[in-house]
Amino acid sequence: MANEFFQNEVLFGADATEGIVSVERVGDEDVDVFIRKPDGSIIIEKHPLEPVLWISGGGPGSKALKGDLGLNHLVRAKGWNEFLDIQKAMKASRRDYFTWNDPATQYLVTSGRTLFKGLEFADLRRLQIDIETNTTEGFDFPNASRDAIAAIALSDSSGWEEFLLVAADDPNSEKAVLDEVSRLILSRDPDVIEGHNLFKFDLPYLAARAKIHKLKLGWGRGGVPLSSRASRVQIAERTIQYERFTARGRHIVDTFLLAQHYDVATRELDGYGLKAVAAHLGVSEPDRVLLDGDSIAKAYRDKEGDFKTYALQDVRETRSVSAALSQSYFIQARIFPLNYQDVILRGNATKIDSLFLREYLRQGHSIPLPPPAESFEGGLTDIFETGVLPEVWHCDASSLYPSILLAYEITPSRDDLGIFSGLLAELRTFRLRAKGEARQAVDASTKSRLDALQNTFKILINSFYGYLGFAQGHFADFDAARDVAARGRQVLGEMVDWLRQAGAKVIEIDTDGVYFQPPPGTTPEKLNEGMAKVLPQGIDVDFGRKYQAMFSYKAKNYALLEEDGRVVIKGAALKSRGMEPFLRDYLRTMLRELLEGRPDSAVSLEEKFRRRLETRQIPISQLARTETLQDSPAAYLKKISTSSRNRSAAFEIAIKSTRDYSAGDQIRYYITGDRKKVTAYEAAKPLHEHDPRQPDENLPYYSAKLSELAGKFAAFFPPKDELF
DNA sequence: ACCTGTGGCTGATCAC
DNA sequence: GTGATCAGCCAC
Repeated sequence: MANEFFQNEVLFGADATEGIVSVERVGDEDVDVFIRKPDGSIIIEKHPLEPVLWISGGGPGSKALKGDLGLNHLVRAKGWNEFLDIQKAMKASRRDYFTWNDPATQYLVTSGRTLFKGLEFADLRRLQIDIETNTTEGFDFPNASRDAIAAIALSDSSGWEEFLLVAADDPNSEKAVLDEVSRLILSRDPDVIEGHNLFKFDLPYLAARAKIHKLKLGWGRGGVPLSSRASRVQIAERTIQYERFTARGRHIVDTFLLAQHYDVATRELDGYGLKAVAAHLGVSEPDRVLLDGDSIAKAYRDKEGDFKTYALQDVRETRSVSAALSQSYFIQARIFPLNYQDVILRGNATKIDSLFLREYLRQGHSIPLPPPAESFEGGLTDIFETGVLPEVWHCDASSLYPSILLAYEITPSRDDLGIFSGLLAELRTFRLRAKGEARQAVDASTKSRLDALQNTFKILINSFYGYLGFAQGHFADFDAARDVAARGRQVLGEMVDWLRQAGAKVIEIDTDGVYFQPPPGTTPEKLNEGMAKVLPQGIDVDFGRKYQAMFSYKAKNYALLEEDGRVVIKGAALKSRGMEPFLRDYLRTMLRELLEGRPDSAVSLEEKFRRRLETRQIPISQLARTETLQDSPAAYLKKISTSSRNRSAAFEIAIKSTRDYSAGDQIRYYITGDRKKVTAYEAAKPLHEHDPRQPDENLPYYSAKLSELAGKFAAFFPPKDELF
């Protein structure tokens, strides 16, 4: 790996110490820095912890900073308690200040160190864990106060595996297994503990079972017990509440959260379950054993080999999923002054902010307060043609916003030290170099490493524009964000104008890209050449893709028939996960018929689906909606009581359930009854309560939904008399 | 305690 | 019925 990637001090911090795997506060005045030596051993260095606070105006013990940005003095506390006292005093006097409440961040920012320098992802010791539970008959969900753990599977990145079965007839067995897990973690000594849905299921469950046995889960380095607190993480529009667990000197990584992060970028996952994610990433275990609730109970009773195989396959898949999804965070941990676990949980704009603050601190320069929030106009979106259109091309301005930032030298107005542009330009250079090296790489592991590197740079580059409009960013600048978006709209407008004068028919545009039908006899190269002449320097357009056909429906909603015959669907109106699966299925099939030029079969499709519905050939899971709770049920009830929102089916089910739901949880439900007009939140029933022997799904309701959906596309079908 | 942005479509509910 | 509003999901 080319080392020059890691030599930029603003990006990677000014201290090049290698091998740091974790930083933890110890006592009041120190941190333990866990360092992996080249021979694989771990040493612990003790370093003083002197947390810093930025304040405005001087005070006892404060040091003046250069420049005249708002927070112009620095206080350096002697230890954690003094730090907390100073914060309390600042709060009480209502003075402006800024700091981080995390000791690891404090140490890493002030020392210029970061984790994992000099290490490769393969050097990390990653341990996977998965618990299997056994739900008491007659109940729908396992309950930690009632149901014991059935088994625990463990594995690690060296290939080691262990399966611990809890004997159902021995009341001491579970306790012994929990003790054994703690002992194994201590002896395997992982840097990272990984699991799927660890935070929301395995760890709270383990903690609850341990409490029943009056046990401590000594999973931290040195056998320190796990600790936890309520927390939340924001992933795109979703807020996920979870119990945040911490193991001293280690990092806990939940592949369920990694999958959700991944899906924000790709929008390709149908669900976030381990099996679905592994299958999507192509890392499923061969001969996968699949067990549902009932067969788990049976396999457990029978002590069949299936149970062990199933659990071990779970941890192996967790290991593979994590290897596929966490490399970018591994690299980010070398950049940002955060523990690895926090790199995954924090948003990009916050992380970029930490780079600014680390460098301004190093140079002894004052920092601004975040500006008051303003709204601003974003990208240009429009649609000019609808319906099925053959022979469609696409072009987009590559990295439009970053290119605009660099081409027009747009920087946050208060960035006295010029960090923004320097970082951005450097990241782009690094990315191009990493991309080039990845292309030339011979062995697969080098290639995947360089790919992870260039992808990390890409993510960061794309976050710089967002940072300008991030109201909590110290260097945010709404005028700059406004300027970038306005220039983006102008570029897109110029692209459209030029394509039209060249004879193209423009179909749909969004932010940086155009779908269009080309004029006869041209090539992408010719178009590219012509367009380049009218666009500003530094803005490059990519005429990459051609499609056999496009179905243009509404802004941000369309379907494409690729040259290899695949159909790609975009937009919430055409493929929303909130839509009932059978309607998604209908749409997918119907769109293919339209795109492939068979509108008559598209028309008859509705009746086909209706027959299947009315003869109950569509399984209930295909009728059920899946919705994500954006609030906790308590927050929902509060909004209802102040009538600031309406009732909704998913929340009403969550409230009635015996299971505890929180924000970020998903609810699957279907509609019961026999009239097509029902109030959904009253007629909704959880999917798992459906009894196929007494089907109560509301067929008129679902039939009406099908008609309604099909009706929206009637305009794109040929008139009836043309069919016969 | 946590947080990148804006734009757009749809379904459900509710007040009128 | 109609329109306003909110929530949820998605494109970029």
